[in-house]
Amino acid sequence: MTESATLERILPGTATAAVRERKRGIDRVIILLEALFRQRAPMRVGDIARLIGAPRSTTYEIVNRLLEADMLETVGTDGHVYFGRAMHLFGWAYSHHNAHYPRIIETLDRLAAESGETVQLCSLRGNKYVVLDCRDSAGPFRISSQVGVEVPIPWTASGRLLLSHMDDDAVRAFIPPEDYRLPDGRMLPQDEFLAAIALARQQGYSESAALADRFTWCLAAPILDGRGAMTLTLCFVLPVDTPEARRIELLALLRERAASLDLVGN
Amino acid sequence: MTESATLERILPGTATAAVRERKRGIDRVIILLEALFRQRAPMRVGDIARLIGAPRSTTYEIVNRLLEADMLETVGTDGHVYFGRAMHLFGWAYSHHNAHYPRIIETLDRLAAESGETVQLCSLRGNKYVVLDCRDSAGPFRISSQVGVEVPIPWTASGRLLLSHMDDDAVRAFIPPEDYRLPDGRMLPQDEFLAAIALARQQGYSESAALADRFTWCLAAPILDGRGAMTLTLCFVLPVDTPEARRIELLALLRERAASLDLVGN
DNA sequence: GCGACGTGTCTAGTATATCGGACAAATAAT
DNA sequence: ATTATTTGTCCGATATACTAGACACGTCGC
Repeated sequence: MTESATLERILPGTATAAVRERKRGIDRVIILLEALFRQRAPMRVGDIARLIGAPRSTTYEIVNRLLEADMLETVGTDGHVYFGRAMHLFGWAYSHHNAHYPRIIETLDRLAAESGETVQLCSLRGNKYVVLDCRDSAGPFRISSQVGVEVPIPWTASGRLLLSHMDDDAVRAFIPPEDYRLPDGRMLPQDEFLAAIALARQQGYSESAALADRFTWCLAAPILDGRGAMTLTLCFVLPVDTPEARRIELLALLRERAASLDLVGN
Repeated sequence: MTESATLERILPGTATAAVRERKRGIDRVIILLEALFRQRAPMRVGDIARLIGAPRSTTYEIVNRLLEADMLETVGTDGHVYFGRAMHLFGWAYSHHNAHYPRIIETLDRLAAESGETVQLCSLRGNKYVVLDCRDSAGPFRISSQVGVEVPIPWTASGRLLLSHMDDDAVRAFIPPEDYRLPDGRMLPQDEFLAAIALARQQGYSESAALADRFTWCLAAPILDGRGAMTLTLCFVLPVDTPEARRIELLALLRERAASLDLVGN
């Protein structure tokens, strides 16, 4: 008491500077899992604690409970932990809840095998675009993509399709302003983006060149769910110098396969 | 019974659901997710609360937090919830942490495509056997298997392989006595089981007929991890009347493909 | 040898998350 | 129409989960 009072007098603001507010276990868990996912590699408990700003003792407590539940598992011998088997099963349950998911994956596989190109299954997560699964091209200059990394929607061809159920105002409210800034620094005019969405809606597909990066040409086609909404897209990620004839051929293939997966009209 | 014994390991306190004691949020979350997984279908919040023995108000609180975090998502319009996108991504991260996982899945796909039979990727979860992924045969009398359902290890061919790193005492300690009772009521003598494990270890594969049910003949071959341990198996689930010549052919194919996935010596 | 650092476990105290119960609104049953 | 259930939200009280800090131990580097 005297001690802390003295400390406060000597170092004014220390107490408030170290405002590490108490948090619920459930919140810690969510933050922890998200952090582990972003890291994409096993971590030690101490590092996790530092990364998520949680007390070490709390972090040990939570990690140990999650280990028990198989949601995490130890990796190697020096205290690294990563996602566990339960996560695999829960994720599997999520995917396969849609009874048509196996068909979608089969289509993904076949498109990749037949074309030799990179193919992605895409969707939204909140107001960001994510790749749910992908098959990377086998070529020497492979274009690969990370599953689960969140990307601003305006950077993507699929994003234009996935927003096509929204009107202009909804889109304006949905997309954070900074997401219009492309990776190369250019700002994508909002009107242009809205027009691209309208075009995608009308055409039933979307195409974009050198958007997220200078090297890729993306083709995207929607998979309609039972209510006719576009919640998933299939997407080719091609080298930007792919000949036009080939692109047209692949687009036709993509649209045909995607349409065959639609759940409306069976 | 076996099920609740395992459950008790992962979800301490479930069996004594009659006693309504205060619990941590993190425990509720774990119990909730496991319950949802076992249900294998979207549930309403009220039903979840009843199933896991939690107060309604608490359940709402937790479900809403998990919805925010995308670990759950609403399904349909009448308040059903099920696993969310975050689970898919975490599960994906788990699977693909092993850099060879895509090769394993590719092998699974090819085996299924070439043979037309049901193929499974199997492992252990605690002291139970689980199917991590599978490709069901396309035939009219399809033998399908549920991913994630826990099964007593003695019921399975793969189980004999997955225990082959243990000595007899370790196995005796590991397998709950009731797990030796087969689905048809027969008791599998422990000695017989231990001998089968020794045989599997020596042969490098395992074969079992009419074990888990009267209709299937299982062939299992191990995938060795970097330290030479068998933590995964590939497995054919064949109709029990498959001709011997065909079984021999498939076993050879399975062993060859599984061996090509071994991480030791490569 | 020594100090600096990280790890994993434990404990006591308090800020607060959980719980029971009440509520209005919506659905179902009679 | 009336009654009986269920749903989703809110609130005050208190049991306790979370936190700070100490501890013993192992491992560096020098």
